Amino acid sequence: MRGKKASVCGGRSRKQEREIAPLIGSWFRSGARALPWRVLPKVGATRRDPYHALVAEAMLQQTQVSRVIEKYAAFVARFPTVLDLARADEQDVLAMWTGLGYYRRAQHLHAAARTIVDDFGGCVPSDVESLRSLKGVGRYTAGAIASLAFDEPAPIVDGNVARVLLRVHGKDAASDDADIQEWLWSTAQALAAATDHPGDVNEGLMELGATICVPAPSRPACERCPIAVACAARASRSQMEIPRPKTRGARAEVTCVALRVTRSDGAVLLVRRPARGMWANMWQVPTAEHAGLEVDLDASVQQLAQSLGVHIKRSRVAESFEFLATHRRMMFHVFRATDRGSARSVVSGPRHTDCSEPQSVARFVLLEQAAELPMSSPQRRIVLGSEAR
DNA sequence: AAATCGGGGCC
DNA sequence: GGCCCAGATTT
Repeated sequence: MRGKKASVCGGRSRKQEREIAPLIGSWFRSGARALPWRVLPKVGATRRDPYHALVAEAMLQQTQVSRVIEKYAAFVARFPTVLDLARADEQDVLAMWTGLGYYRRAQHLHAAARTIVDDFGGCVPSDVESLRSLKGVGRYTAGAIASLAFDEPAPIVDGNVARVLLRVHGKDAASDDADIQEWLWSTAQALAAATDHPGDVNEGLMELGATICVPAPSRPACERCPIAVACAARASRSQMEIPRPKTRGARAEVTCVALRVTRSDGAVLLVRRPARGMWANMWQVPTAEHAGLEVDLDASVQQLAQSLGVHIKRSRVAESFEFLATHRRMMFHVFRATDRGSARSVVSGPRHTDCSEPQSVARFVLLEQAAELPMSSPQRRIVLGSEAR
């Protein structure tokens, strides 16, 4: 049953894909945004540098273009070639990722660079299968690099493409549905096969989704859309209902008790998080995490101080703020203390705290050096102040 | 199939 | 206050 349905839809969509592919391609060439990763490597080049495409695609996963713009140029300047990235220290790669979130992407990109150097002679592969063998490169990213950097007729489906295609075909569905996903990929495949310029069509699809066919509750600018004539959602005025919103679970509530210990020279006591889980391998002030919001802050900070060898006479919350992530709501309560030598035992040698503690080794770090360490956004705020980025 | 993994912008 | 974003990997 599903096979028959798929073949019927596939036949119909291929015809429509032949109609809209050239419209999207020429629309994209006629005036797309000038984004840093769209700059061609040299005069006369027609395709982008594959390494730059790899970096950009890794950064752009689940991340808005405006946020990547702030980080992309500095990352490429720090690691100009795939060899530079392969040879870099992971802490430096992570540090350049600070603020972007999903930090595992940075570790995967780093590993991918090493694979490219070790197994592919330092050249980013052009075929989807080889690309997918790289860490952090899935179906979308492989298709994006193959098509955008090498003009291979490979399909891509991201949030933008899914929204555009579902609207054009008037499909009132949630884009994370498994059957819909397969339909999207086969439609995107037909689109890439229906043109001599798959790179422009694919990037045009995303550009369309990002600038014209925007998600609700924003209103799509159908009057400026190059494929409005072929759009079923526009015909039935159902743009705002497509795609159906995804269902998300409630955020887990977490209380974080952070202790910022300052030495007389201004250095701050930092610990590194474990290699697994959230903010893996990143630095922070000693912080205790508790499930829920009803936590005895005083008891928590006293225990934290004791585990560090820091004596606190009287504890008082210096600052509290909320940090929201997709699936967590974290309340940070920051305590401050001044070290008068009692924590020196912490400095003299690595000291491992209990396994249940969210951190391992503690050491004092001058603020100037701390600014170079990989830190999560809330911890960067605690260590460097809310102005620091 | 569901959970995990950030963070900010927008309405 | 909810939803989204140039997704991939693990369980």
